[in-house]
Amino acid sequence: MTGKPRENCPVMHATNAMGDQWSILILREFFLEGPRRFQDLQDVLEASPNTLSARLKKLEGAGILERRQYSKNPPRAEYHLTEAGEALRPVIRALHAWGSSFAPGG
Amino acid sequence: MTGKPRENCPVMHATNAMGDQWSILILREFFLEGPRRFQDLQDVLEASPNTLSARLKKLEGAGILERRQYSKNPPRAEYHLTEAGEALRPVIRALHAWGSSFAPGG
DNA sequence: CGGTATCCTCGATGATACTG
DNA sequence: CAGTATCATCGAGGATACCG
Repeated sequence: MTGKPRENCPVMHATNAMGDQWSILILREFFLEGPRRFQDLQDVLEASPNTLSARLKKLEGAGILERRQYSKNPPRAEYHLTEAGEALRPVIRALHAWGSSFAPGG
Repeated sequence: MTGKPRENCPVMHATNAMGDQWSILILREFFLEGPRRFQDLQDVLEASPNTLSARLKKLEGAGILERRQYSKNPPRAEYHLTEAGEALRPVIRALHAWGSSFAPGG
């Protein structure tokens, strides 16, 4: 106790899970394209593999993404939005709407 | 050109402006409480003054907050949401809803 | 009160090479 | 293809002192 006044705020749970530069952009790909593979994300986002790996693991740990492995050789894995992940759609939509209205030159 | 495939995405404008741990939490205070002073934010968020100062300047530079100085001695300044800032309310609301539904133990 | 100045630490990210 | 390993950089953030 005697911690930060808003330490149990629901908004903070969200920022803890996605409060970095990449997570939101990663999630955007899932909402646009559906289940994605590692290479898909790397191609479109141009994040280095270790960075991408770290973000995916964190999102997986937060229960937002789920990794499914379909074969080991050749390796094939897909990441899917969980129920909690799907529930983030309104967040992305709201961010997109805001970015469209108030972008530089928008 | 030949940059990142989604470099002009509206979502990225949003993450560039608020893609850190504090910005969202700062904005939350404005939606909850209205115009805020430096000390108000420091008390409730418990961010160090230099960090808070940096975040406020960045949000101001992004056109989300506006600083109004009412007196110089004693100093009194207030930060207000701009129109672009007010337009972020749906984002915070969506994050809050998500955090409430999918919080650990929620 | 509303910050700025310093110094410090750590995580986020990038570049590159490598592996099963 | 789907990552891991390694090394380096840079900004975010914290602690503290200080200033007008």
